[in-house]
Amino acid sequence: MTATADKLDRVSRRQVDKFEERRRELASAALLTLSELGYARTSLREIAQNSAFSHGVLHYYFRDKNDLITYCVRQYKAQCAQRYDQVVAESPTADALAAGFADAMIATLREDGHMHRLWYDLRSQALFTSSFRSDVLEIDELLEQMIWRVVSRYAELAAVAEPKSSALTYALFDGVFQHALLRHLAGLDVAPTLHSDVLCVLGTVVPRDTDPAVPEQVPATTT
Amino acid sequence: MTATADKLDRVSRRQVDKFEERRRELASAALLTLSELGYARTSLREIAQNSAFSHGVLHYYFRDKNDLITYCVRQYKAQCAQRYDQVVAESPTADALAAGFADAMIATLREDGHMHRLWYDLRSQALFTSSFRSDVLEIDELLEQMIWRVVSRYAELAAVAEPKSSALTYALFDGVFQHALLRHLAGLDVAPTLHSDVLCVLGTVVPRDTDPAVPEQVPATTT
DNA sequence: AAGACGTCTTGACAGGTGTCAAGATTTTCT
DNA sequence: AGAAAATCTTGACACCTGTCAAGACGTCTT
Repeated sequence: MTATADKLDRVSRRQVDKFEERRRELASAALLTLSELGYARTSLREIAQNSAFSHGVLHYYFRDKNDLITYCVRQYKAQCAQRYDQVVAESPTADALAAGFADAMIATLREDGHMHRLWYDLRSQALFTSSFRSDVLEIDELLEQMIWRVVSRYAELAAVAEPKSSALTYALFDGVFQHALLRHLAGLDVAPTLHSDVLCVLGTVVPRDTDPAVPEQVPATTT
Repeated sequence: MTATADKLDRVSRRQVDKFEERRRELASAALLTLSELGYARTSLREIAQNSAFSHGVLHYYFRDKNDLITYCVRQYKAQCAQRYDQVVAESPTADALAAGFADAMIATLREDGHMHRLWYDLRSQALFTSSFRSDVLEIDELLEQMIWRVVSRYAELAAVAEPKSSALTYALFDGVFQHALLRHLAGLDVAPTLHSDVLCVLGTVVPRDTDPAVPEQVPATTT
């Protein structure tokens, strides 16, 4: 009986894989549509139109619209929290890390601005719909850890004690990025401001008072 | 002819006043519904049901749904930017201002959390719908000025030079508040954290290095 | 008092939505 | 190859949406 069991297992495993693969494919199409139209204006038919299938197939792979969107959020989670790790790994000095971090944020703004506005949209939905909250809080935690990896490595390179709480640090950078994203999408050139803002926040979040050569704070254009 | 003109003017003025008054009334009902359901789930019929009128009247006072929501956003704007001015006026010392500011933020979280989640929702919509952007950016500017009044007054009381840019300062506090709001609505008790976070950010945004009596909050624990 | 005007309700419309079931099509297994 | 199962399409359903027009109601002017 083990032979039959193995075969059945192989078969069902393969089917599950294919099933999961198509789920991912459809979720990708859904994420594309959502990031283009926003949560409020995205319908299942529109999602299907951005895929290779017709609208009925969505209910073959997902129970609900809620099920689909929750799956999308989780898929988004898996891909979004690994953006700055390369910068962390490749920066030899604290200053290089700071500059690389600021540049990476600007690149995120330009290249993944649409995905990030979707993230902010979904996080706003979580303020109303409790069913989204746990997933959103999970993603928030991942992003928080991602920022923390940057900041704590920065403190390590600068040979300074670790900074404030991880949650507060994340909230600060998140506020700065969100501010920049809105103005970027409005057509403004926010790259220089965002760059200096990131350096400034980084400088205050982990103060480098142990270095006697640095007299003042990071120079920022004062209005 | 001036008599008739005056009378007509009086009459039309009164009618305009009544017209505007009802618009405000309906916009209030709409704001209530929006803050309860969120932008994506709010319909005109639901708005009317939260008012004393039927759904048809909305198109008597507003051209569009967009027109209504834009009017709502502007009405929200008028009321939201005057919250912390009392704290600014009544705080004699820098420390009192800081504590009052933190307390006021907690009070805002508790009492006006629903309105603020609507604000974040609408600001997210502005990331997708360009027609909302100008109004949202205007409100953002008002809130920025509100925060700036607090922070610059704090610097004045502490006899320290003015801090970083107004825009960056606002982005930081906004990030902190948004972070707290999500967790507050998720059922967590964020009041102590928010309080200490606000003090911490205030302390780093306007550094009080001239005062030798105040110890720094940064612990020297090395991991 | 009577008509004019502002205000509000009702009911309909065209279109869009999520959902589902029946069947066509493709893939897989024996 | 033929049966069985998985997959996909089509079309329908009930409901909801924004919008508008026709008319009812009330208020004010003359």
